[in-house]
Parts: sequence; C-alpha cells; structure tokens
Amino acid sequence: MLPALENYLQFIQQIHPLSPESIEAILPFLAQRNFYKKEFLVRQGNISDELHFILSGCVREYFEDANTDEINTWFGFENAVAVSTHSFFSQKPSLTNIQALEDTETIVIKHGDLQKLFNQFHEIERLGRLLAEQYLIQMEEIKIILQTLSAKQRYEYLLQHKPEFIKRIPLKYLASFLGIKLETLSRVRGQK
Amino acid sequence: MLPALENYLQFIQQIHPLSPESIEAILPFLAQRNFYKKEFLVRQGNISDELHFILSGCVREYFEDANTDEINTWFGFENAVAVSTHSFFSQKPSLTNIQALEDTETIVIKHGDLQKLFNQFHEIERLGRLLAEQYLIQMEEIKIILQTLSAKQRYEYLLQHKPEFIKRIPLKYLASFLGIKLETLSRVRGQK
DNA sequence: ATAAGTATTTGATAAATGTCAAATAAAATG
DNA sequence: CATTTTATTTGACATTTATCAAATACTTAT
Repeated sequence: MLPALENYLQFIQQIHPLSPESIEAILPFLAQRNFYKKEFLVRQGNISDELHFILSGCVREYFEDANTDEINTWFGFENAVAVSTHSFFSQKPSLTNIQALEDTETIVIKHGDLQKLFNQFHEIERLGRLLAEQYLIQMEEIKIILQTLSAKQRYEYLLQHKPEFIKRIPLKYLASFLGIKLETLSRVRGQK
Repeated sequence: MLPALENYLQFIQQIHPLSPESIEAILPFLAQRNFYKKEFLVRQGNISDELHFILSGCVREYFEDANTDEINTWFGFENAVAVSTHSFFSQKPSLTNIQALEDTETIVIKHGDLQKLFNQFHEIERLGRLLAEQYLIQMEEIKIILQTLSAKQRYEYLLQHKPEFIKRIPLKYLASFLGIKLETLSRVRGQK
C-alpha cells in the first residue's frame, strides 16, 4: 500500500512490539506527506492534529520570542517523531512552528485516529506511553546541558553526542538551541 | 484501609477518571512512607523501583557533577509525583538523588506492581501515558526558561509562576536549578 | 560563471555572570 | 537563651558572553 513503511514499523517494534492485528489497524490511518525545504509541518497558533514520523530529511521546531528572535527548541532527523507536544497532546494552538530544513518526507497520523487506536488496542496505548517516556528522558538530558554547561561545553556536547546536528543544521539555528548567541558559538568553535 | 488517600485518588481522577474496578485493583499495592527532613527517597546509583506521590512535605532531586557540586534538577510538593524518571522507566541505576527538604509523607507504588496494573487495566496504562505527557510538557517549559532567560528573568519567572519554590526552597538549591550561581541569584533578588 | 543573498567569522567594547573572601543574618542545637 | 552551624548577602575583581559593526565565506539562482 504505502511505500517506505519499513522504517516506520521497525521504529515502532523497537519501542514496543505490536501484534499483526494492531499493525493492520494502524496502516489505513497512515499517510505520506512531502515537504520542500522551508515548508511548515506545524504552524504557531494552529492546533496541530498531526504527528509526523520522519522518513527522510530534517526539521526544526522553533518559536518567536518577544523580540521576534527565533528560538529553536528541537531538531529531528530520519526515524524520529516530530510533534508539537503541547498542541498535539492537549489539542490547543501550537506555541511552536515545525519547519523542514531539507526536503522532508514524513508519515503522518491524525490525532483523532490515534485516539481511536488507543481506545481499540491496549498495546498501542502502551506504545504511546513508552514513546512519551522516551521523549521525556531526552528532554531532561537537554535541560541538564543548558543548566550546567558553558557555551564551549555545550558545543562539545553536540560534537560528541549529536554530531549530525553540526553536520546538517546551520549554526544560526544551533545557537539559540544551545541558549547562546551565534557569535559566541562561532568563537567557541574556533577554540581548541 | 490507608488513610489520606483522598488526595491521591483525586489526583488520579483529574488526569484520567478510573473505574471502581481499577481503583480497587490499585489500592492493595499502595503503601504510605514517611521521610524525615534530609532522608532519601531515591539514591544515586541505586535502581529506583518506587514511584512516590507526595501527600505532604517537599523534595528535591539532584545529582553531583564532576566538581562535586550539587545540581538540583527538580522540586516537588504536595500532590506531585516524585520519581527518578530514567531509573524508574528503564530500571537502571539512578543518576539522581531524591531527598526530603521537609518531613514528607508519600504514597508509593512499586515498579513491578505498576507494570502488573498496566497489563491488567488498559485505563491505568492510559493514566500512565497521560502522566508522562504532562511531565514532558512541564520539562519543556523549564528547558525553555533555561534556554532563553537571563538570571534576573529566571528569578522573576519563579516569582510569577512558582512562588512556592521561593517560599519553601533554600536559595542555594534554587540557584543550580536556575543554572546560575548562588551569589548571582542573591544579587538579582536585590534588584528591581 | 556571476551576482545577490545568506551564513559565518572577526574585532572592539559593553554587560552579565562567576569567583573568592568576608560579613551579616537566620536557623538549629543543647 | 547562648552558641554553633548554615544560609544569604556584599564587595572587589576576573571571566564569560552579548552587542554592534564590518569583513569574509558560502549558497543559490540566474
């Protein structure tokens, strides 16, 4: 039916193996979506009723602060789930944008359809729980980076633990993600 | 059976209403625990197999960094769930301590018992999912504070959004939570 | 390949935060 | 209540990071 589902199904099975019946039930609700570079998966102010699994490409999540500076909050690559958490969970207007940084292919599932699947299949609800737990752990890790490291140490953290960030994401976006200014990031890169 | 369960049950029902059967099933697995000030609910290095609901009192979560400074990562008061997320979710050694800041009463449930309840009752699994989602949203909020605000703005955020933190938590603990030094926090308080 | 636009680097300086030491204030203990 | 311990504030100074401006490097589109 839908091509390129292998990665998607593998991603799911690795978080929580599902029965063939559950898989069968999910498939009709999936759709592939393609975004050109700079297109938006999610728009600030809109209710985000879609959860994306990234097949290929790369996205950033960001919002505009009081000074209309862009603050980048999250980056996602192949085989990651991209979602405006607050908006998707609570079905309220999104505080953030999610934008393709490269041409990007995703598989989407609608909030309403996912709720139906949660109702119908306990094991899909479990998958949801485990996914939320994993996401939470990742968030805590980044929080501790911001809480404890200097500008230089933050950059070194990326080098060691998120090398793909440095390869694929412009520095101007990485800076606000790291909570520092572009010029500082540039200088810190020069050192050592 | 167990006194002081009202708050606990109310907390649960407000996240996700449970049937009487589920409630009945949970009760036998709950136990009340009391901690004197400075006692530990969770110890760094141990596998944390207990999830605490705080009935009264207040706790901090922290770890020791390379310089043996204490980094405070989380504070919890009445009607909050206190848990070393990474350790509890994955049943690996905890990266953090959780310590009572005041004499504290909690209701605990064991990891193994909770898994049984998850298996048995879909709606309890849903409760778990929703709780993880809520926790995640809170974590993201704090992350953005650390990413975007100056020392003074961080303190003002606490004043406005977490006044109980300032009332009940010593500044020396709040400082590392805010990612700044004690002296800076003290100075920033004086201004304005 | 060239021009226009965008991204990154560099320099000079200002502002914010950290460090170390000491003073004061507050809390805990006998 | 007096004493000891712990927490917070203050001061002088060092270091880090931000700001503003400009130069250079890199991309993109023609």
